[in-house]
Amino acid sequence: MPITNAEIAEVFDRLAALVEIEGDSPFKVRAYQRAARTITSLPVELSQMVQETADLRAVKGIGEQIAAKIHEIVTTGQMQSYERKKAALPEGVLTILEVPGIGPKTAYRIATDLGVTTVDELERALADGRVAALPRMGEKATESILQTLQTRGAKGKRLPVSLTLPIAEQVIAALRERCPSLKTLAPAGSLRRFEETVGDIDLMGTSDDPEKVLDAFADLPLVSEVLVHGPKKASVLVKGMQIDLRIVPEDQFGSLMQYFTGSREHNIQLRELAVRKGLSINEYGITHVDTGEMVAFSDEASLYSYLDLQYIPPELRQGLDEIDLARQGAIPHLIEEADLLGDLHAHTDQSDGRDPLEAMIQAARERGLQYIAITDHSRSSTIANGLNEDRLRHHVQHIRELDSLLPDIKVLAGSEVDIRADGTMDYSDEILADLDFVVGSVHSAMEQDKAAMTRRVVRAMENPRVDVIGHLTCRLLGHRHPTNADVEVVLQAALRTGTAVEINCLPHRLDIKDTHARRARDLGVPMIISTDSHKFEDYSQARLGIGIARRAWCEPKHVLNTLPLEGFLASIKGHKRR
DNA sequence: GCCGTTTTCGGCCCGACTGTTTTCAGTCG
Repeated sequence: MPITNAEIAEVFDRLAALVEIEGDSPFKVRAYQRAARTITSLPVELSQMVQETADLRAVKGIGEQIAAKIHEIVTTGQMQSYERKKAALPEGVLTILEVPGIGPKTAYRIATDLGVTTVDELERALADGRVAALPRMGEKATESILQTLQTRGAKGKRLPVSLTLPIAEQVIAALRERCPSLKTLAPAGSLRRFEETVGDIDLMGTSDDPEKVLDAFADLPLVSEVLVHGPKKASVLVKGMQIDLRIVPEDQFGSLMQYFTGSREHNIQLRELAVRKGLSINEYGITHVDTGEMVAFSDEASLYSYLDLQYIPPELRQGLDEIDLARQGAIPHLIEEADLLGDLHAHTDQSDGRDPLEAMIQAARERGLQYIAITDHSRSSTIANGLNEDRLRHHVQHIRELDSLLPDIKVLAGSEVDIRADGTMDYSDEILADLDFVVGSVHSAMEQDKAAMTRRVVRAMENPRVDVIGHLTCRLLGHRHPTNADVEVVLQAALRTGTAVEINCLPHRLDIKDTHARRARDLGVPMIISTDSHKFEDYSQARLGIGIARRAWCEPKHVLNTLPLEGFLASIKGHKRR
């Protein structure tokens, strides 16, 4: 099982911490941290690149030494320099470092001077005053760390973006009600970039009286704890989630928004670019270093324009090559929710959906969709009340009768058909041939090893009746790991067989994810954004799939269901070798 | 350790807040 990018990134992050504790050059620390962040957003697995002997140094932030370390960890499973450094430091340093409020310096002292190696021991050392006795530590500092530890645990939890959006919207509404002087108020940070999980919520606003707004914010009944409260920013806890609020005058809002939308790596690169132009960027504006004159920006587009850059949408601000491309005017016009003309994955009460067929169709019409596919589960999905052949035949007939009565929307009679453990489909080819649209999905035997799972999905794609693979990796955010399917091999097979790959919009799925979608886009694999609706409200989750597609640099042309009906049907029939 | 429409060497993003301090280190984003 090759090592994943996420695992390699983790090692570089920890290596950076070890180097920092050792007191080595802060720039070396930053280089490792930068490499870790870059690796996380890479669209290709490094193990794949090593296997193909691709030049890792083509990636920004990866030079000779880091490339060699990556090669080492991919081929041997270990990084000697990291293991050596880890062994040379007292046990537990890295564990203690995970605790919010404790940095490398403090972690080192706690591990060395106090011999603390676990979080439990740390709690005792905090409580009995041993930590407070260390230099530059005191009563208040230790109490604050202890409290965070007890209320939020050792590691900051990240929540799916779909769960944090409502919290953000609730806080915005509450603060607006209490603060009529508040003008703009909007989320920034990872939430605005549509990262799949969010660690904290950043809210940005404008007001002529920032301090009054911040006071009101800290006093909101929703707030369980105030973490920091200064004249320009405040941080609080709401439902266990940290929310930061910054307020500036209206004419500086563009700068504030840009600064706190990030990503961190994107901003660093942008500020480096500014430095080369004799400029300095902060959250209030752009300063000419020689004259000290500061220019303020009320909107982000004019800020990017001032740096001779095309506007970069938040979803693309990942610190990869977006700034270079913006300089060349090569930022594409990304797909938007309004571009979606159809939805190709929806369930009714015939299987595990809540609403009857009529309600699902009516809601789709109200959203202005031109076509939908009704795709209830197949017979093997007994838990999901899957349809046997008889029920399917009646269901299809019912769908076609309704469809014939509706001039303004096309309803395709389809099915979400189980891909069985051996890669065969859960209905016969004859039955599949009678359907207008077939989603092939894995719902069972998810623990298969890599070879078996990959072969299974590829075999399904080789079936000429399968139009799209649903939720390819089967992950459930926070609950189930992705299957062992080799995504690269599967995408290559999708290209070869002309099978589309779904971007599933269910909040806990978001499957395929952004980096996979980027790879599919680069390879030319057709994608379909589907909500997998189980009740009519679920159609609105399309915005989450759009977020993934935008982070993958998708334009409308990369997504089949942006095509009008005729074009869409021609496309899925034309793509597939039948 | 990385990188170059100033550079293959000499730079490397910017600020808020806190607590422990008499001027700032540490942490965070």
